[in-house]
Amino acid sequence: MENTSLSELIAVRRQKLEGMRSKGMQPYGARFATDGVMESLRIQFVEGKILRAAGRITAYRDMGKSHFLDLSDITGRLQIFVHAKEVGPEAFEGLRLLDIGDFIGVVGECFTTKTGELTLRVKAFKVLSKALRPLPDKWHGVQDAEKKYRQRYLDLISNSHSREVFHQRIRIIREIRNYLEERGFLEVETPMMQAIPGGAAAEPFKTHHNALGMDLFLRIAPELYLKRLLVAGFPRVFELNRNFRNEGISRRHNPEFTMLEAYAAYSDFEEMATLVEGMICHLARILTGGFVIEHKNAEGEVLRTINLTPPWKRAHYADLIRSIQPDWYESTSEQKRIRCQEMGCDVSHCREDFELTQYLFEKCVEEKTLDPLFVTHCPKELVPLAKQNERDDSVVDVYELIINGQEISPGYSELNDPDVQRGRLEHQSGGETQKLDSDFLDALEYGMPPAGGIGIGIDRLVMMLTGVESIRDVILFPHMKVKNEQVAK
RNA sequence: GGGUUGAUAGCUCAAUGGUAGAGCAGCGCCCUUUUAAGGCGUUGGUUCUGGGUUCGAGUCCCAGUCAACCCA
Repeated sequence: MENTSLSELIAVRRQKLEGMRSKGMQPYGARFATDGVMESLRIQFVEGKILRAAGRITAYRDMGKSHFLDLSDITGRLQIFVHAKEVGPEAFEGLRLLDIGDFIGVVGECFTTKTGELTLRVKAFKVLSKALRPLPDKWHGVQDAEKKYRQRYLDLISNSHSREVFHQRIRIIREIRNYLEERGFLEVETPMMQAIPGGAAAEPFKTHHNALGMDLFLRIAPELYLKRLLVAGFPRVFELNRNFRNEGISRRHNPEFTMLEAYAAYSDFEEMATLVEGMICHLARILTGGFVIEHKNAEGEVLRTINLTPPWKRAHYADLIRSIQPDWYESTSEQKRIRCQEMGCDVSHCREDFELTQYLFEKCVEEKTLDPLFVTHCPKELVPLAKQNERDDSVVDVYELIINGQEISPGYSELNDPDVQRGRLEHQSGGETQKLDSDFLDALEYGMPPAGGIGIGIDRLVMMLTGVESIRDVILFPHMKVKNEQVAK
């Protein structure tokens, strides 16, 4: 059973719908030529000019014989003015059938009100779509987090901050593509459904292909296919699209998330670090005009300030550890363990020294790093699939970019020795040959050029650049549990 | 997976264990430059679901659903 109050509101709107039909006003109109979206109409605005506009009514101010309405779309808002003298008595009567939420198209003359508001004096209007359900509160918008995510359209209609964040996300993604394409990277699309999900260590989603009678997995990373393209002769290649990981959901995790992976032949992790630095600085400039990002709370108070001004700091992993604990590497395992416990880390399950060191790193370096820091020369145990450093085989040629206490992007000098790669993947698969992508290993045996590779989690990058605290606020439709009562409505 | 908090009108929010209210939206009337328009009047409720305690539950207890936050 539906709520009586809501059904009454809907019934009133349905009566208006019938009223429109009996007056010969088609409530669900067809094509309506406009002179552009709201943002563009404001640019075209010239006193006395006739413009055509279409949008949703988001405010209605009835003054008796003159009515002021706001028409909105995702780009902005424009006020229209309807007066009986301009549209005639019959059409003016038809105004009574309009509600906040309806889409209308108007033809009107540009004028500025005495309060300075750009306005169209309506000569004629047409109903384009009657809204049967009432919109959220015009002032507060949708506040309930659950409703915002489940009914994102209501959030976007009523909350300007959400619109702004998603505009920024769109801009970020467009600029990443521009930035990479200008530097010779070709965008490709590789399989999202894979027989052997490789390229990362994560639990995949499983699905089934009926005609082939085989299980498939949603990809956890595009890496192994992009490397095949290096074998194929692509000098620079990238993919910017969805990955899927069958793991927990949190403020920082959505089961499907957007990942950038880019590979450059004949390059290495140091050059890739420079590329990423340049790219993120470019994005910051596009979004803010500068390199300083302020994260604010709901009250508008600045929570933290991130300074992205280049050049970014680069430091060896071991040097960072020594800067915290100068004699760390000289101390015994037991001493390390005690120091970690003193800092409040639960290290009971740690067996190896490098795990204890990593705890110290996360607690004292990563969590405390606000401005960008490239951590290089990580211990090989942490990144078993990376290329070892030529001079020091205890570390690998990898960077880990940290901003705002989080890993934003890893970069690699990619391993292109087919025998070493085969050995490591075989070790990783634990002898289960069905988990081994042998075609990828064959491809490497045909020869893959040395290459630099990067990955960037786009959702977290957008969070960092826009200052929102939850991944759900940068994904239009974040994953939510199904609510049974919704099905009935 | 564990802990904490929350769910009340279409929306935003109130309500000592004692008649569920306000603002906005809606409806009616007034108003020819308003912009959170204004004025007068008015409708609207399975208080998330299911149990329990009580003379009496939105409020207390138990279980569940969904969500947010913290931890793993």
